[in-house]
Amino acid sequence: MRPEDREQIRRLNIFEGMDDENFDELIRASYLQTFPAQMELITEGEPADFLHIVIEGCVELFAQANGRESTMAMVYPVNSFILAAILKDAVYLMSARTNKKSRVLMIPAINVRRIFDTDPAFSKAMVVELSNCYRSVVKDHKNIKLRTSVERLANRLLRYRIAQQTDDITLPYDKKLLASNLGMTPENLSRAFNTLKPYGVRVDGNKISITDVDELANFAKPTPLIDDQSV
Amino acid sequence: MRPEDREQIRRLNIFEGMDDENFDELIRASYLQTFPAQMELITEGEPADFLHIVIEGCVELFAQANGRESTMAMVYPVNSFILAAILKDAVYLMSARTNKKSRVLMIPAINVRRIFDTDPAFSKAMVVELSNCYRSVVKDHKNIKLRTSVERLANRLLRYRIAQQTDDITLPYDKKLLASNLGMTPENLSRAFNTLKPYGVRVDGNKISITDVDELANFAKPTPLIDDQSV
DNA sequence: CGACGATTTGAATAGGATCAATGGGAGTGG
DNA sequence: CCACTCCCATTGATCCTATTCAAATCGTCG
Repeated sequence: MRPEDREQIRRLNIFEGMDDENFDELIRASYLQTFPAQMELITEGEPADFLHIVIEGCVELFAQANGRESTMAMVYPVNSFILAAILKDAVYLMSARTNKKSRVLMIPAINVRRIFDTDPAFSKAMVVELSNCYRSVVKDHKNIKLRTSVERLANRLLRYRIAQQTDDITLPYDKKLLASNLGMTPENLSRAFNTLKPYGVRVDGNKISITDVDELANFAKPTPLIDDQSV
Repeated sequence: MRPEDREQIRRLNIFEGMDDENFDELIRASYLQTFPAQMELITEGEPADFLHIVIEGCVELFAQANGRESTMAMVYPVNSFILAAILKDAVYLMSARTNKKSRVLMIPAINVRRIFDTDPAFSKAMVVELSNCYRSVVKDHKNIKLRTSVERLANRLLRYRIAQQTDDITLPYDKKLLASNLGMTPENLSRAFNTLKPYGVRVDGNKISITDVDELANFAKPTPLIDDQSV
């Protein structure tokens, strides 16, 4: 790893407060690599050999069974994925592929576990990360068990509106992926957008305009216990 | 807490390897309480004040939104629930109620966090616990996104068959709860059982007999990445 | 330009939910 | 012990949601 990369990595929240020696040991056998879009990084069922941390770009977590496939989550900088598998020394439960060109830091699992046992600041950061991941899946799970697909879409649009601070939203990735992420087919997503038209949702490609937030929110009935990513 | 209770608790896996002093501090302000069935222990949205550990009995985690309610998980001895909320000092994302008469150990959140920072054996145990919880939700989420309701039921029956080591299964709780846990209505569960009849599933109240495992497994197509609780 | 994939729309179907009605135990009180 | 009640479970009918299959359109990229 190049020295300037090392410095950039060192400043990440996850490594804040770590002992320098421990950081060096952690990083020593690591790779910081740039992958093109649509590259499969890990495959479910395989043993967890590296902790992956997305530094730039965007990574899709997905799972397969019975010939079906579904997007489980999208990972943005600076977050890790599959931390639990690393800590438990178990197999991956999900696969991961880059959604766009991405820089990913890969730390050998064995180093992660050793430094986890050694460095309190690092283990604390890992636990916070793991807790966030846990709560994120729980929210996804609630979302899908308690709402219809149109409600999920409506709430997702409201989330994007907050994140992007504008009523004219740009979808962060293509509709096929969004559909899978929301637990529906692309065809159904298309129809869901139409269903939301009366509530003030205009669609033009990947540009969505919300013309009446109150109407939409009244329909969507968002709750922080599902929709706030920071809770 | 009574001395004999303290001894029983001390022997639990979660507290193994802990420093005695730390254990005492952890337990000092804790409660070991027996609750009747159907008692709501925590409510989603409220601040996480106690870590709960099920010692005996069974606790249901559930969530509500929009007037709907769904069972998220069942917690059996000896497991904790809502650990992530405690570690993050955040609000509960799920509610919990006893399903049957249960003994629950309640440790003040502040103690958990302090000893977590102090005692490596304890923090390690908490992280293993948290990792297990995470992977458990991921499996539930895959289950619901990748399978139909009949497939979920079939795989659940196969799981019970392994756990109970017999082809004559006893459902661990009533069908209404099972239905919600599997993400369907009671009516639909009833029909799902009928759908599985040709695959060798006989139903008599809460007794289920599997007369042809191969048939059922061939239909269910179980995978360890969803169905093995230990993976 | 031509090929390919993404998106949309239509039609038909399947999967599940809802509503209504009935049967069946378990528990309660007389 | 029996009648009564309540809730769980099942079944039928119907409705709604969502998927599947097919076809058309659109845009991008080589």
